[in-house]
Amino acid sequence: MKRTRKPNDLTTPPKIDIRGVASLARVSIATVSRTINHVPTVDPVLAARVWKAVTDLNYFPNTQARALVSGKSRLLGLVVSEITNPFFPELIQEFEQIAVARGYEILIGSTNYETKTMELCARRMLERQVDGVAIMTFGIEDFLLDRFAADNIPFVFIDPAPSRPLNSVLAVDYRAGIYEGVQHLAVLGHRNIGFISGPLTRRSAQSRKAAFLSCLQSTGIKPNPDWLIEGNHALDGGRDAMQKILALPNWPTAVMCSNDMTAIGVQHALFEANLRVPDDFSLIGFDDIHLAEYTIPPLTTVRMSCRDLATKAIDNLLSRLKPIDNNAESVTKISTRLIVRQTTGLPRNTLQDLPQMPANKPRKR
Amino acid sequence: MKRTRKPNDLTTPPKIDIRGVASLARVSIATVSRTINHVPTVDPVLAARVWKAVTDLNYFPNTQARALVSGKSRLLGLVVSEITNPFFPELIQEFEQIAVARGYEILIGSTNYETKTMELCARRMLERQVDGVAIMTFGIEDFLLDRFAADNIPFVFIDPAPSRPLNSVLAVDYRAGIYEGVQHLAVLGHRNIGFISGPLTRRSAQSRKAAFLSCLQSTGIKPNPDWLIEGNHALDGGRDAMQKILALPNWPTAVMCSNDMTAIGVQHALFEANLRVPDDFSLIGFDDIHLAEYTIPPLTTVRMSCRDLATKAIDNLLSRLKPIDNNAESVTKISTRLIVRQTTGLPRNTLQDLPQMPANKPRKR
DNA sequence: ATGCCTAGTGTAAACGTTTTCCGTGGGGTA
DNA sequence: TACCCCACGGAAAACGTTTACACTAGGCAT
Repeated sequence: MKRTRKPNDLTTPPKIDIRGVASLARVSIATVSRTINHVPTVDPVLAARVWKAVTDLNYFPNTQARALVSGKSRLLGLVVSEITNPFFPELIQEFEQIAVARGYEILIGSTNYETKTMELCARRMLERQVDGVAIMTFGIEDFLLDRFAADNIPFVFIDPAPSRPLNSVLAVDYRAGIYEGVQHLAVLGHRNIGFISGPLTRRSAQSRKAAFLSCLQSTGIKPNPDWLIEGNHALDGGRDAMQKILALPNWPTAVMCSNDMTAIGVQHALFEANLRVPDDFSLIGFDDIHLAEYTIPPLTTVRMSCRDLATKAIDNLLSRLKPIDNNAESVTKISTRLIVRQTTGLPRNTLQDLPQMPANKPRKR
Repeated sequence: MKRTRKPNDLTTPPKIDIRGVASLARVSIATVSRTINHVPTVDPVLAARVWKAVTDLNYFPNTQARALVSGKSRLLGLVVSEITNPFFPELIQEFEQIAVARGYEILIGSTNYETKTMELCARRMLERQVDGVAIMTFGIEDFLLDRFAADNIPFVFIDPAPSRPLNSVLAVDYRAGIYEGVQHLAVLGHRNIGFISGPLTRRSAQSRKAAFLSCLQSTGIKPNPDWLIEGNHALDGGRDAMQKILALPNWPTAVMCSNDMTAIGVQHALFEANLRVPDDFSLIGFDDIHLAEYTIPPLTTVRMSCRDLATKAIDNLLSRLKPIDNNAESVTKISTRLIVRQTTGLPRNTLQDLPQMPANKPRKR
């Protein structure tokens, strides 16, 4: 027996598809399709009948079929470093809202800073035929970009931008915020400033570090290589890095961190070492995640607006999906700025003679 | 002109599809399909040719087409309350890893505790024809469940379980962990314990609160209604709730919180009020997010394993996808237990005469 | 009045798979 | 040697849309 449209199955209700709508509205399926896609040439009378049928049947189109024939999945890929780092959920949330509002769905990939996972993510995106990809992790292998380019999938990513045709980049102005941070510290009197970076295998962990170094130089401070520690952009990395610094014979009076999670890890290490922030040590983070306002004490940090990032990323992607061949690569600036809270203060005068038990003093309000 | 398979477009390389593979391997497309789906009856010789062609062409099947004909999207829905609450990313991460390992993709919906957003999420899931949905948010409207049931989409959700056919629930044993917490506090000498709940419009915020109340009773402590405050499961809610408590003429000596984010908000309020944890106030959270280990001081909290949750949710969903009609509703237990860190200590003797500036005492290590 | 153009609708092809059914060929048995 | 069965491969239908093209009718200009 050949497959028939309606198997002799009396238990399940008849599937509602475009044909059902068409017959109920007494029009052809083409007209239904045109109506629900808002093609302007449809007779309003028929359109009304179609819409009535649609709501009566509670019909909605089959996404797979649509995607198959149109070649557009209405899926946007979003690749992040590590979903566990609160910065990214905040980004994802913005992303999702905008995408859904525009009728897109998002596919999330979390690389955990591993090249292999990244490859897998890219492959998943390719397989699902996403219409565009935003790569919000720092550093991507070139050959993956080739793959996207080969399939003509537009992608945006956060700098640093390998210059290649057809890529759009969101250029975060790390320097602005970090410079403010360094200045702030310098004004308070700090001359010995450390930096805890992200995993240096990733290009843009390097670029934050480079921005820091360059800002230090502009301020006339000489960096001490001992105080440049590699973290992993996560809590434990920050803690471990700070412990390394504390094991050194001489300490800086302040550290800047490549992201807020690192800074929170640092705070923890300081707490364990019985050191007070900011009385004994000053600290600046990066990202300004929601949590930064709630740490104890609240974290001074460099804000990078993830709403900005999300909006600009999606707008860029979507604009390049239009038939108007807006394929020109583009660079969009994302600004950063310092948010001063309570982890920065005057440096201690002498570094070597820190008492094991710091003297009691009134807390800041 | 009719549409032709190959438009006269000389610029783009020929698309590689199943036909391309078939002709390169000198077999029919049916054989290719069977081979890549590991149908056992394929001649090994032909299969080898097919695999070679697949890798030579770097072919992978079109997901949309597969989904269209098979009716299975290999997409799993995951609905969470609020992606911004770190507990959920941790859950999502586990979920994603397991799903991807099993060849599934996940679609994330974040409801932000709003019924309308939840509806939208459900609709998105329905439209994309997910093969199953895990509802990891607390409280869902009944009519949405009806919709899933109508489409025969299996779903799991976290309790409380509205009893209805075909649902599986992950029953979190709130009581176990909360009871340990209350006991721990009681042993330390606390008799005045408050509770900051989640948004009470959500059923399971209620069930955590109910668990707390019942545990209090089992311990022989009478709850004070003034100390039962509604939060929102987020940082600001915790802070505001604690501020309300501090505005009261008499305070509890400890509070338990419905989740860790709330507890962190509470810590912040206490910090702002110049009160010390645990010297002046004891505090217990719920969830044991990674961050709990890093707060200052580290948070005593009730652990609920999100790996457990994720694994069991997916296994449940996937098992019900098998043709073996394993549709029986099931209840899976998820255990909880107390993790003691440093936010719990002896209560202050008298509550009313708290000094404005607490006396200095050595910190705990 | 005739012809032409336009607006609007319907028919059918196409998208890239999976899966059913049928045909073929080879091996085993009587 | 003849028959049957089994194992496997291939042709083609089906999935639910979009869209190119054909067709009809009505309006307007000549």
